[in-house]
Amino acid sequence: MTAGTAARRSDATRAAILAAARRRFAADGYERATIRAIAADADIDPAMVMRYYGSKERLFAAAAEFDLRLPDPAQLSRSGYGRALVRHFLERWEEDGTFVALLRAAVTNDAARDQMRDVFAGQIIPLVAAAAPADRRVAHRAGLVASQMIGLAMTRYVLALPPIARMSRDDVVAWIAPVLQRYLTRPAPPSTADS
Amino acid sequence: MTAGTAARRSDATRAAILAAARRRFAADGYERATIRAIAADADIDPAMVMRYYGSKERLFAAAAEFDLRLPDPAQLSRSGYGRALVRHFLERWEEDGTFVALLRAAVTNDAARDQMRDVFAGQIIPLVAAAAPADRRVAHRAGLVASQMIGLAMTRYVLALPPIARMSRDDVVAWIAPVLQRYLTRPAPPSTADS
DNA sequence: GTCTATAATTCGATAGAC
DNA sequence: GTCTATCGAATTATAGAC
Repeated sequence: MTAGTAARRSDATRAAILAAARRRFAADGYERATIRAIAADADIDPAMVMRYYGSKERLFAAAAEFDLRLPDPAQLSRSGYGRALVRHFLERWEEDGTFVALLRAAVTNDAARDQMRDVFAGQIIPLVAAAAPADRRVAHRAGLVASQMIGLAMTRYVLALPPIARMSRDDVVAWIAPVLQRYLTRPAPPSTADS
Repeated sequence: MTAGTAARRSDATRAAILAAARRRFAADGYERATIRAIAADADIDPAMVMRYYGSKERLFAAAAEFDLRLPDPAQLSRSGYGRALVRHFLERWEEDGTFVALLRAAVTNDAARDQMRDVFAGQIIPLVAAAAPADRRVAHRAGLVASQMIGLAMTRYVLALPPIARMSRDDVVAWIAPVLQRYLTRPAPPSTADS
């Protein structure tokens, strides 16, 4: 029983560290979120963080693992992609602080930036590929979707510009959904180059 | 003549420090850009930075002073706002690294975040007010414009997502301009609340 | 498993010689 | 005006007692 109890306690400690790390990384970014502060939040000794996660970098990697859990495009009506996507992003972001932590850290930390690129390549691009078939500009369209959604996250959570931070979810959806819809499905505008 | 020469030399040194500071703050963000590294870039002694600017915070404030130099809406055709704005942003951003420095620092530094809010309130909102008269949702519209443009800056310069970072200016303008145009002039979509 | 003590760096800032 | 030397604080990380 001793081993079982210890394992369970140790798991709870690990989880507490991870939750505190996510909050701190989300609030302060990578360099300003200190192991000491994270440990204090989790009400444990700083040395335990090192014992469990080895280094600050590996702790961050564990805390910032992020799955957008995007809906399957096959389940959505083609005309409703925009609305469904914006609503899903807002709900997923506000479910926990992981995405904001990742976004904030990605600005100054190379590993976090690479992780953001992975989220883009591994989750956004496949979704757009499924939603906008028979179009060779999938990467462009996905990048444009990302640009609007990352800008929304920045202005709503990180910079907290008052008009965007205070806007209701419904208003955000009503304004942004048509833009995503356009990026996903609209014929490419006249351009100097093909790609 | 001695005073004049000294003054000129001192001015050149100040300018060199400021240019190096902008590059470092843009590349590394506020905390990781050290005074020592900035001084090394400018090829002067770190102590001189302190002598000239007093503290790292005041150096940043000087380096991140930023004027978007937005065009006068009265000079533009109402249907061409979107195109003119996107093009102007791209040119102004790439003219020097000041905006990226400010954006990067604003994620972890409170003073920089406040400065970003000031740029929004003092430069974006007045422009939108002039471009979209007789509409009470000016702050909303300005916030939406900011969300798309900040997202563009993030994905193109900070995260450097390949499809956006590699896109030509003309393609960026062709894709983004209609979105800004929509945020500026389109009747507000049906919403739960008025404001 | 937990915590104390501390090593090893690195930073912003200061004092003072020249 | 310029630079050397250094302080004091804060950080990650480690070693080892209990």
